[in-house]
Amino acid sequence: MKISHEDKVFYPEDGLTKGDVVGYYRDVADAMVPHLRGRPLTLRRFPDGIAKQGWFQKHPGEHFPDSVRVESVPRAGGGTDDYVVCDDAETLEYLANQGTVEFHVWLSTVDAPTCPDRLVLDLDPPDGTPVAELRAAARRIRDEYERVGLTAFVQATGGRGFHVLAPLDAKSDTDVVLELSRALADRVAATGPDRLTTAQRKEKRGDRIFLDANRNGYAQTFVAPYSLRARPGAAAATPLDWRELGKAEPDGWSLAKEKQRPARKDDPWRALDEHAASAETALAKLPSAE
DNA sequence: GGGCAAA
DNA sequence: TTTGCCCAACGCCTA
DNA sequence: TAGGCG
Ligand SMILES: [Mn+2]
Ligand SMILES: [Mn+2]
Repeated sequence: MKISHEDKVFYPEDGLTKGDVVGYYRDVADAMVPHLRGRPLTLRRFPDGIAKQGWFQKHPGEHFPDSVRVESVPRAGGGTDDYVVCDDAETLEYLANQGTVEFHVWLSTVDAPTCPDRLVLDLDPPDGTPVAELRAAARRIRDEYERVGLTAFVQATGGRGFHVLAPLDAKSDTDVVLELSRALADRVAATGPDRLTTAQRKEKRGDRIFLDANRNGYAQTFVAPYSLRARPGAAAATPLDWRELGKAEPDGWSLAKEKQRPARKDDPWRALDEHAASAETALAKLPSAE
């Protein structure tokens, strides 16, 4: 596919062009596409670069070609909504060439939109949080997951925090998964030495790390693995081996560095779906759950 | 990035 | 012919 | 019921 406006500057502070962005998505497609496949997408598009106004887009553009998969999923309040779904490298490249910088995905697939196959806890630190504290919190989340039979995977978000994710069997409704994620978050916040809070209201958080379970609600999204972020630095969301976490920074993988990674090293999340577990079983193992 | 209506 | 506008929505909480 | 929050 021909890249249009290849030399247009997309990241002015980093000297990166649209050609660099589309080339990046070409290079990571093998690792990234499995994490997009079948999932409703939210695109964050910046056709004139990240310094100009961009927008979120979930419904397919009228001009998108037929080769771009579109699926209808139930809307919470009744009716349905059309979403773009990216199942292959060609679609990824097309969307990147449309100026998509960030890709966000549902925690469920179009086959079972109301039964998530992912659970995620999101660490949102206030300014000035030492990264060591963030890493320690991620490990404690992992330990809580494992106590209830979930397998934990971690990614640097490319922003300010980490995501700790567990694959699920997609047999429990969003309600159950949300309840489980909240119970896990509350346990981590209540039992550890870390300065963590699950309070939604900013004024109640103080100077603590926000442990966000809200991404597990219906029709919510999280940043897709290997997605670039639309901020100076051109960091990418980057799945990590737990052994790498000790020296990982949330925004430590730039476009240039990242794009060799999946080729050089297996995707740390490659085996995700082999570890799918039951949310109901996990919930039953939680002492605090009724 | 591109379609579309208004100026 | 050029310019401007549109391109998301939602869940779940607390006040 | 409106607004905060992500
Ligand atoms: Mn976050
Ligand atoms: Mn968050």
